Amino acid sequence: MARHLITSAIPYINGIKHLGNLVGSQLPADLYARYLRGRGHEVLFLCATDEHGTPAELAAAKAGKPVAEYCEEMHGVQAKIAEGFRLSFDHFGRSSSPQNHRLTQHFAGVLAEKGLIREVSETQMYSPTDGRYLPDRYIEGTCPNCGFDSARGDQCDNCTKQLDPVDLINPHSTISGATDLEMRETKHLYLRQSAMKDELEAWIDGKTDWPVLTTSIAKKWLNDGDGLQDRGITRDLDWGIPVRKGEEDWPGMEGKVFYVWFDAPIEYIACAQEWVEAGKGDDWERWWRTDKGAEDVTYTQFMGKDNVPFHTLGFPATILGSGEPWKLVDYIKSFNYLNYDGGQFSTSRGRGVFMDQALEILPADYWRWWLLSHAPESSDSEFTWENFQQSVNKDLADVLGNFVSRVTKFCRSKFGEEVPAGGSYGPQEEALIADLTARIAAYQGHMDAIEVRKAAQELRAIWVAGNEYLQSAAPWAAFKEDPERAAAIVRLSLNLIRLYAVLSAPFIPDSAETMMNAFGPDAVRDWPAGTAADFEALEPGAAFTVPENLFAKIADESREDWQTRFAGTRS
RNA sequence: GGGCCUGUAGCUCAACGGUUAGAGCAGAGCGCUCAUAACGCUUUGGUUGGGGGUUCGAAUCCCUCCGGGCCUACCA
Repeated sequence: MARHLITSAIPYINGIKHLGNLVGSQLPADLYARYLRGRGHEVLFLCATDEHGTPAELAAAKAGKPVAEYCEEMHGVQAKIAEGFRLSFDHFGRSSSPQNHRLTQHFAGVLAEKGLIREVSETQMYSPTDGRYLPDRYIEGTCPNCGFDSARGDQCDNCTKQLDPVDLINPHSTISGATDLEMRETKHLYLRQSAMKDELEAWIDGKTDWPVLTTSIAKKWLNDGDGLQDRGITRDLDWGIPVRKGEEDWPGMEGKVFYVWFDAPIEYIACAQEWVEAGKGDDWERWWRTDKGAEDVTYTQFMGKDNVPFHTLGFPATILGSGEPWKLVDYIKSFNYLNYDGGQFSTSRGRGVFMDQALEILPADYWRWWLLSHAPESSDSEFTWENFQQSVNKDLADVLGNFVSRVTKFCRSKFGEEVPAGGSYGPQEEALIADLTARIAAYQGHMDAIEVRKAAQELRAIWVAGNEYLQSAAPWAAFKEDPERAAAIVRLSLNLIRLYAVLSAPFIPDSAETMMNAFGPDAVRDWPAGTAADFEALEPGAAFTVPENLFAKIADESREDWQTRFAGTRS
């Protein structure tokens, strides 16, 4: 039994996430966590909401609420939806927690002691009307290069020229439209990532088993242009973690907060503290401190590709730079994007299917299965309603659901609702068992390697094997001549259902539970050991109940209806 | 501009430089009747985006052209 720490990229607080966000981090992380728990490992699976930054303040203002209140409310909403998707976090924390405040300030203090933080004076656009400094992207004006009138402060969307906000002609705030912008001198802290470049590069070069997507993004940032750049870790905002040097004030930094990307990853650690505080565990250090038991922890992170730089460079710079014995990530699984019907999912434009809407129209397992079996691992992938309908109907309803249905109903009509005792397994059964034992080993191999699509494919093949067996063994024919023979076939088939429930649980937890429950609360739930015993765990004579059909098929009318309903943007 | 990823059957995807490029779905034919008209078997379908090169051998390596996507550091 090993110990696994798993974190999913923490979703931003300003609204409900779409299916693309879900499949890129939380869902595969949950799959892996459930699988490892199923295999008997000790798992700590953490996630949280990422609550700081300008967009949170703006979203709160739009909702007409104080930002703290808004975040608390949205945290509740996101937690509820996560539960709806059966995301099995051991704790779902908040980056605004007191624990994260303390820890973030602690890291800043230690990094300063090590000489890894420098102060930089710079000028930034301030908007008196908005009462805030404006990030470059919140300033628009006319591009001095091409004349485009909606060029943003960082880059012109029309001619792609990199800009500085001061270059813009007639600049204005995109928040209020105010034009009375002024340059103000302000002082900020920079993390000296450049000083750690060699150490970071050596560390990443050692990770030869990481996905190409992860290492190529990391190396690009390490070696692009002048190499790894120092990064500002403070902002002039009200909402965030006040800049402090550990427990002490930081002269000159009054009224400033840490940049959200500095404190967000630290929440992974703080979240474990919250987990203890919430009474769900009693020792967070054995997961996070290598001097206190975490040296034998395997730490895996899940995220979309947009998050990779911060997890391969920024956060490790914080951890390594501190010189303290914190657990460093062992494996970073990153994902490409899921597109929606020919375009991108977009939170800001409300395009695509959002997590709350998805749960309103279908149970979580339908989404989990489709999303995971089509996870964008090697390249961006695409969601279409036709593909979704086809996959779900075929894989879940026809292959798995119908297998459970035909076996349990046949048994009920011929032997009653108990596991038939007669006969014994013969050559056909032995062949099936050999085949499945090999397939289960392959399935485990893919899950261990976090090859999500391949694992889904193998699991499906395991389901199919049941139908093939049933067809060739034909218990309905055997029953007429040799009821004992039919009894043995049905007994094995019922055992397959129990086995499928165990194997499928990481992908489709609710349906797996329904399958398992058919055999009562005492049915063996252990992960298969790879022996013949896996196929005779059900006692002859044990009672079972015929479950309701596991999956209803998606009708063409429903699909067309959803297609229309989700064609535009979310109101 | 720079960098990275990607292009394989109608669709979604596989394939350490090594037999005849494979699966699932969709299509066609047959079989079965336990089951949600479900299941099983067989089968059609590819000049691996185009062109050139390296090699005994290329989907795979190199060059070039074409298409798609992402990143480029103050949205997160």
